[in-house]
Amino acid sequence: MNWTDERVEKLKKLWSEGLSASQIAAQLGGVSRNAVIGKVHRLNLPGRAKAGGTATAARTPKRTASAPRAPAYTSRVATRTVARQQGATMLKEEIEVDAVNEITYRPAANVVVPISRRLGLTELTERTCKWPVGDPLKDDFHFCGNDSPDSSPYCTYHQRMAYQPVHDRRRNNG
DNA sequence: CCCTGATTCGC
DNA sequence: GCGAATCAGG
Repeated sequence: MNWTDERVEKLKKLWSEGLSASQIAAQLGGVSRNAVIGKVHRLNLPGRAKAGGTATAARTPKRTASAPRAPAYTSRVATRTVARQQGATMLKEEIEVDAVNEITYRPAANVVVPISRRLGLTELTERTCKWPVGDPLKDDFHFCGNDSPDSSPYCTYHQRMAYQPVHDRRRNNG
């Protein structure tokens, strides 16, 4: 896949929105996360200051094949302790809050739904539960997102539901 | 082991 | 310019 103007534009947009390279790669399709990161650098887009993933300042390359190279970044110096978290970390915070609310405000729920990570489409990976929750036509639709063992499509909880006859799960959906 | 981004260098 | 391999870290 080549970098058309369209794809580059989308890359810029998603990157600025704080999506991770792998998420962007997934959304663009046909490229690896490395490709995305490489492109980001080539475009001179701002890296991730220090939040979320890592980006622990300029790492000292051990790999010196030819010439010792000048530091690629002059800036990146502004080490400001931003409170704003990104990516997985930010998501985690939301999850915990939601989980608490769920348990606290729904004590009467018949069969308690396991804690859901409330993941959106872009957050699903090969090992997250892909059990859909809610009405796909409404905007609160999401996926369970819990860890699923052995790269199976559902977590252990939803795995059971998936193979039960519809009339057995009754309306305990989700 | 899962993930994150950063860098190098052969292509 | 591209991106796999590799590195460094959470």
